[in-house]
Amino acid sequence: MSTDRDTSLRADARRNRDQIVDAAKTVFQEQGPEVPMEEIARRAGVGVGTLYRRFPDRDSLIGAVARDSFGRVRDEVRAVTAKEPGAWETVARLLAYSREMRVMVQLGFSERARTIKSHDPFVRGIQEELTDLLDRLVVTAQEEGTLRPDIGSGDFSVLLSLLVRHLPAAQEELADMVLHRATAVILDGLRTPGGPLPGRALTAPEVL
Amino acid sequence: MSTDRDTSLRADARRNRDQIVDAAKTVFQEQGPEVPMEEIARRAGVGVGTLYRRFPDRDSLIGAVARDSFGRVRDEVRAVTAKEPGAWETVARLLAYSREMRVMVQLGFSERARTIKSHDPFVRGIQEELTDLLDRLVVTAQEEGTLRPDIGSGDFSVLLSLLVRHLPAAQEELADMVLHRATAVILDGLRTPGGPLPGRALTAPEVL
Amino acid sequence: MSTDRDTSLRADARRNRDQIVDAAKTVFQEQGPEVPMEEIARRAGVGVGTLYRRFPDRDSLIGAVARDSFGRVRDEVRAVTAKEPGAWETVARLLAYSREMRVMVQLGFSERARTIKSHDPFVRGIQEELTDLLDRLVVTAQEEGTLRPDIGSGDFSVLLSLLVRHLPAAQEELADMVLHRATAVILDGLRTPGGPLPGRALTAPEVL
Amino acid sequence: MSTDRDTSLRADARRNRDQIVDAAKTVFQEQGPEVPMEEIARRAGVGVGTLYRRFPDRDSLIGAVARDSFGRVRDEVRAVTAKEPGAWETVARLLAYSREMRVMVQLGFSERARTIKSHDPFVRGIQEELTDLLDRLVVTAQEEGTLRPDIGSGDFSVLLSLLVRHLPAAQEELADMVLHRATAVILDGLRTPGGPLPGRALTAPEVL
DNA sequence: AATGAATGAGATTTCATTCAT
DNA sequence: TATGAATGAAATCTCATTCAT
Repeated sequence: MSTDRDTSLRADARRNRDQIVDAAKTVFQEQGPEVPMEEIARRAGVGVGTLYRRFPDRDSLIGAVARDSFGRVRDEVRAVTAKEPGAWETVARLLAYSREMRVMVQLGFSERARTIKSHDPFVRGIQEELTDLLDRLVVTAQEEGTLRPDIGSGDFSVLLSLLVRHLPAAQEELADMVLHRATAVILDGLRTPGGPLPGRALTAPEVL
Repeated sequence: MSTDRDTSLRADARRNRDQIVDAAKTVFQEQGPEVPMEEIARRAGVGVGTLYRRFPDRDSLIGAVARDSFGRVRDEVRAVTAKEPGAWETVARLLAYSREMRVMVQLGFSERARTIKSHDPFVRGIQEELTDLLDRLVVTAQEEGTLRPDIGSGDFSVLLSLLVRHLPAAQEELADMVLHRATAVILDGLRTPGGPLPGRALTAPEVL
Repeated sequence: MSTDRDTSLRADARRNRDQIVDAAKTVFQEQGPEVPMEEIARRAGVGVGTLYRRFPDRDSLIGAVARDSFGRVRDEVRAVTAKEPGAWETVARLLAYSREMRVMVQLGFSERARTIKSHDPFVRGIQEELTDLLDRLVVTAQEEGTLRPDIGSGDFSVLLSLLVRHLPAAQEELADMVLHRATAVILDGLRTPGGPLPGRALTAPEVL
Repeated sequence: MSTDRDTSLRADARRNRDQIVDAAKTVFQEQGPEVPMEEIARRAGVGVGTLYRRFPDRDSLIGAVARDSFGRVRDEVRAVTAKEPGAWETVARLLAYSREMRVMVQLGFSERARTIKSHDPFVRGIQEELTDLLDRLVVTAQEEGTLRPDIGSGDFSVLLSLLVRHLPAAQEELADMVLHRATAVILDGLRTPGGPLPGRALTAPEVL
């Protein structure tokens, strides 16, 4: 199990806990981590008191969401690279379209969430593993010649993180097309060795 | 004059007003539009009372900032395309590195700011003009063969808006390199006709 | 049996009840009667649910503690005065050093507890008997010439109640010495007919 | 000026501040330092917001009350001992009947208030000076032969602190008589060299 | 006109009490 | 019956906005 769910909870309490984390993930993704706690509780279908029994304050809830999302992202990337070590496009699309990634990045916007994450050993551990996975992915893909040679895992991360944000779209129906097309352009930019990039290849730890 | 500054104000009142808008722009860019009003007032070096005399509520301040920033962006794009109608790279770099663009996009994150902007005729006017400028820019550049033919002004806007966001960078010194490299990759993706893009070319009004 | 323990309870339920009253006594003495119910339950080693099964609300728990403590104090004073009707010093030291007295007085600090006690017929009954015991003690001791003649059982109670409170002591080891010395000074003040006291002798019912 | 009032406040703000401290002093004395902030605000005739503008949290209000009360007590003791260095009875009565002392002692009941006071350099300074004043007072009085020789300034403090607490009194009219008589008995105990006291003379720093 | 003090509505958090397991 | 999870009312605290100086 990649997440820190406490399996010792009573069944109903456990269900509530999961609903709370899930609701929080949804609203964090939509509105960032400062949403009223009542809103989260309401969406989870519980009273505020219940929320506070599980998570003594907002920070601890943010931490739980971060651990859950990071864990899932790590698992997905692990699974793909285990099968095809150089499948950078698959990974890129996976992450660009992943709800869990969106939460991660959305949490990255708030100084508060960033602090919490950086103090959480579990999250840091996952981050390190992700860094390693991406490093290997980039190197392998460049050896295979599918990925331009002058970028590093850091550049790759940055470009992915861009796609994960709320993209503008006046009409809701277009949202997916907007995302898919932007993704495709960026993948094209990554594939072809274009004009020389300024500076030097960045590694993931330099940007995450 | 591109902005709606009231030239009938006394010189000192005018100075105050400008300081407030400037301070608001700065903190909006850093922390989004929900910063405490006192913080804005403090940074502007005035009392809250003065802020409220100029801007009866937060919405009106957000509106003023939006009008100011949009106006300046429009002016810059106008200036460049007047000289070289197909200079899409120049425009792209201009916007990617512009503080005013950053404010605009940061305001785009908040539902509240989006509503305000969409109800402001002045902003809508600028937006329409910007849309036209971008349309012409894209078409001209595609005729010149410097820009891939399968994108529209909407796709172009989306990709620019990505670059304008806070990019991740663990070390502050790297921030600029991160931005410049990401910009270069995206420009490469826009230049070369790569794999076929999914869907159809999007126009600016569809995404802004 | 001096207290109102329900002898019809099953053995384990009875043990629970006693543990709860004892835990409550301890924390009431330490922190007053507004401690969180969970804290009391935890110290008693039971769940809150069990606590509430025994005592439907906080008031009823306070009442039970009061009845228990008052009962024990009454029993002790009874025992001493039965043997030596004028042993005022013995009684004074007994009470000054008694945990049960401390609880009683601590409960006296809170308006809430005072109300509960004054509405509880059992406690009132004990109080009346205590009053009588003290009256007789004071009169006898004054006839024997060991207690100054110008004080009443009320003054006596007041001075005892002072000793029963948390005395200040920066170092914990000194706590006992602090208490013993203060007690001795007060007993000296009670023994010797010193300067004339202001007002008139007070009776116990006037102050309790 | 012995207290830390900020004389730079605007007149009305200053008046409000004083009213808040005064109201807090009153309710702290009556109910201890955990009274609802709204209650304090109401008694001071201001909104909660005003209270929080002056005192960002409860601790800071407790601190302000402590500084104010300690300062006044110190000033009074200073004044008396300056005129008559051995006037221990005057000082004792002064403190026993002083509202400021009552607040100080009431605050001493709460662990929280104790922590705050012990971290406040201003309060600590006053405490040290008070300690010195009492030391000298006790020594002088013992040289004059009016105070029993076997007590220290610590014992003296303890006995005074007892008098300062809420004394029991069923009828409110008797409260004063109760206090005056208890004070007189204790002063008698302090005057006459009675039976030998257990332990050794305690100094003020040992108990405060 | 500018200031910053006061207000009170809303958000966070705690805890007495009830109720499902 | 015992447990501890859920609830919601009450307390704490923040901040947008108004108003006295």
